[in-house]
Amino acid sequence: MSKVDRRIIKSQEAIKKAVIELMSNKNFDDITIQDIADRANVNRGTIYLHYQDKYDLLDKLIEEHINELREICERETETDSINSSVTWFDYFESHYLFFSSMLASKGAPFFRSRFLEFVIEDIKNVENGWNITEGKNRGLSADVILQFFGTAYVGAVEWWFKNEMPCPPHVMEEQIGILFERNL
Amino acid sequence: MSKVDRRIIKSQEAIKKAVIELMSNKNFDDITIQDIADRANVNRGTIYLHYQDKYDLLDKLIEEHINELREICERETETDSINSSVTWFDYFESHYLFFSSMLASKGAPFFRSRFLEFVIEDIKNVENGWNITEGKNRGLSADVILQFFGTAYVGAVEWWFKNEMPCPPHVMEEQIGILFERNL
DNA sequence: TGCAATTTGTTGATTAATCAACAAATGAAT
DNA sequence: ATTCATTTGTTGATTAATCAACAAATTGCA
Repeated sequence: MSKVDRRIIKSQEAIKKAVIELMSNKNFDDITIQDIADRANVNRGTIYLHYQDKYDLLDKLIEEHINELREICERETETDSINSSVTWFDYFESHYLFFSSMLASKGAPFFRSRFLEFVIEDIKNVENGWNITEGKNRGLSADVILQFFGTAYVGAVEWWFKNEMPCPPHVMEEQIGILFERNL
Repeated sequence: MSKVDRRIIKSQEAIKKAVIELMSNKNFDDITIQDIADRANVNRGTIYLHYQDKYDLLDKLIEEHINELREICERETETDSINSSVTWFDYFESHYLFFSSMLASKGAPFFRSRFLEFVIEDIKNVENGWNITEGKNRGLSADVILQFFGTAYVGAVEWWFKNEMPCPPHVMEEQIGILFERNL
């Protein structure tokens, strides 16, 4: 698994880090490939060895974080005992620059919709086996419920970042947990 | 001038940074090439592309900083007007990890003697044109004077680092300046 | 001392990164 | 609309870094 050439990893890490840093200052569209190369201390051509263009780079960057969130989620459902495992908000916190750039800046609306899509997908999976439209939500549309609480979750995350994380991750996790328990 | 391949600079920077960081924990002799490679995130073989062995690496690292100090000194004597330029102690401060590792730890006595040698050489140059053994120090041995005040300077620097820089660079610069003015 | 494990320094084949140069596309100002 | 400058994406030749494998040297420990 860990047979990827060290240079590839280093280059990609540097490039991704550079994009995130630059995005906290500029709009994504105003960032040039040369900007990224300079910040990453990498030849401009090197970027094209790994990505089609800067949009492909952003896509890959986003998808990578989405996948991380997915894995965290899977790990959680496996070890559903008393979990001292890493939560989503822990992950958000440790990648503050990425998420706040993505959510706070208006330069990347791509991410918000992709994130929402994934959250909804995730709610489906967690609530798997039990039909959402039974119990508390009998008679309601599944799509409405998913959209409703998916957006709610994303909104809470946005608030957290735009207000510079006014409370620790586990508090957010707990409060949102209560709201979800009550409604799903 | 700036025609050195970017990869060379990156590798060397990473390697040098790694050594300095490791030296703040371990004795230099206990550090293996593999340790350095791991920390620098570089293949072990890469180190041998740039240095003979770890002692050569340490030598080059030391000599590089000595040269920086030399250039600072030359810059100072050129612009001997009101100088807002970078002083030695400014440089010491901005390379805290290197100098404190080198002076505080007992793992690298190489540096102290090299540093002393350079300080003495430097006093000679600054006092150039005027014979040291004239004026205040008439009748004294030049060698004794140079050794005396060279060691004094190094001792002050050592004190500064071992006590975690208890006063700002310009204060050190000023106080040592007074002591030198009085004696040379 | 002697054995085992680690570290060293070097090798050659392979792959990635660099650089310079290019035409094409884009953008901004006149 | 036309110019000028910047940015883009690609090219091929060159250089550096990687990896695995090796024997030799060194270390640590029984």
